[in-house]
Amino acid sequence: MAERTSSADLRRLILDTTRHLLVEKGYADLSMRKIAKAIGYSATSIYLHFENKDALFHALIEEGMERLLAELKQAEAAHPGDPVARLEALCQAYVHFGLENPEYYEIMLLLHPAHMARYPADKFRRARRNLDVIEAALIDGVNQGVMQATNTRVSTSVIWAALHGAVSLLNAKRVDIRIAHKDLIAETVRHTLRGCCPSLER
Amino acid sequence: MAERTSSADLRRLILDTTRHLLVEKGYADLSMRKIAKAIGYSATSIYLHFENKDALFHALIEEGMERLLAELKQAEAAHPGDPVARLEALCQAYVHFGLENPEYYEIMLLLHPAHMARYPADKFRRARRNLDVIEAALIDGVNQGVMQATNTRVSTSVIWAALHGAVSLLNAKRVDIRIAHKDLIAETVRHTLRGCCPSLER
DNA sequence: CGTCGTTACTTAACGCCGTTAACAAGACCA
DNA sequence: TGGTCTTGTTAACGGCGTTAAGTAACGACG
Repeated sequence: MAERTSSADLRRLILDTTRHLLVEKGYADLSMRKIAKAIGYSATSIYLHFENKDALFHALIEEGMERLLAELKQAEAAHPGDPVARLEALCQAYVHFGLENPEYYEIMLLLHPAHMARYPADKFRRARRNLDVIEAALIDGVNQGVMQATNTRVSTSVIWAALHGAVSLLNAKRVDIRIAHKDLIAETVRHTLRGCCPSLER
Repeated sequence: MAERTSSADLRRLILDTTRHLLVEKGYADLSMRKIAKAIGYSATSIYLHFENKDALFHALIEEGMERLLAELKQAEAAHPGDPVARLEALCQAYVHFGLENPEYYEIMLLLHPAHMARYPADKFRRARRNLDVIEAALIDGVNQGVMQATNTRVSTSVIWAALHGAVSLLNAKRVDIRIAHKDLIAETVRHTLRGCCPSLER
């Protein structure tokens, strides 16, 4: 069992090491050569497992999307009956993920479109499953008459945009330092819910 | 009068050329050497006018902030009496600026924090003046009883985050292609207003 | 046993990058 | 006239992503 690192193991090692370096040193500091040095191989070895640097990051993005989806599903499962409470939990889960995994979040959502050119379309579609969870809550809410939306697809993206804006501004430290993170988050969620639930009085 | 390009002129030429290259080729394609080639000087000449690449971009950021502020001020002046209409116009102006100047917007708000480390604090403060225009509308609205906000500073950032999220997702082409830009924008503005103006029925 | 192809990995190199050091030519001024 | 400041240059450093070429170990097969 305790054989030498096999091919698949090395791929796994590259991914794990890259993720750790990403969290510790940040995206800007990451290079193929540094990853290679960290795992004790030459830089060109990485190219045996990933077509190029973008492909390596795409694999990490996919993992990040899966993690996010898992957290959203968990929030969803906690409020099966109440779409408003569910939407609120989803908003909290999204923001929480973004703030707790800033480096993950950066490559997942801030990586420049130029790096995404080679990103396969089917993975883009899988990433959209995260939004489906939010839209499902919206649809439930509309059907139960507690939410209003002329187009749930559009409203879902609007909600996503609001959450993404808050996360990315906070992570980039662009928000007025006199504002506590939790206040901005709480108010963002409140705004978001108020935007969908006309009857809400909070 | 038609002398050789003076020192200040070359600085201006560098800034203008960089801005044009930025719009034409994008941020990722930009290098000191390419800028130098475009203006017909050696790369090291740029360092006579800007401490480094970041400083050059900081100067562009400042110009962009001034342009954005001018557009916001214009929207503000168009609705002196009605804070709700003013806030709506401000939201539209912000989004419009972001979508019409994607490369400007990128360096202004998407440039990685690492590049901003040397960004002087006073310029950060000047950048915040853009938000002051929004907050002024909020304060007016609250005073007139047509808006509600427990903390206008927090609410201002929440609004900003929602607008920024929409702009950056649209510019990054991350929004579902079946959603028209103008629909997302309209719904974002509507959500934003509904979040602040409890009496609004639209 | 020997050879052959495959796999896993290396070193060397290419052409970029931001940035610095060293130097040259003209302007200005004592 | 001579010295210094300004404005520009070329050459170089170390780093980057990536590719080309080579090597060493290994399993299969005659």
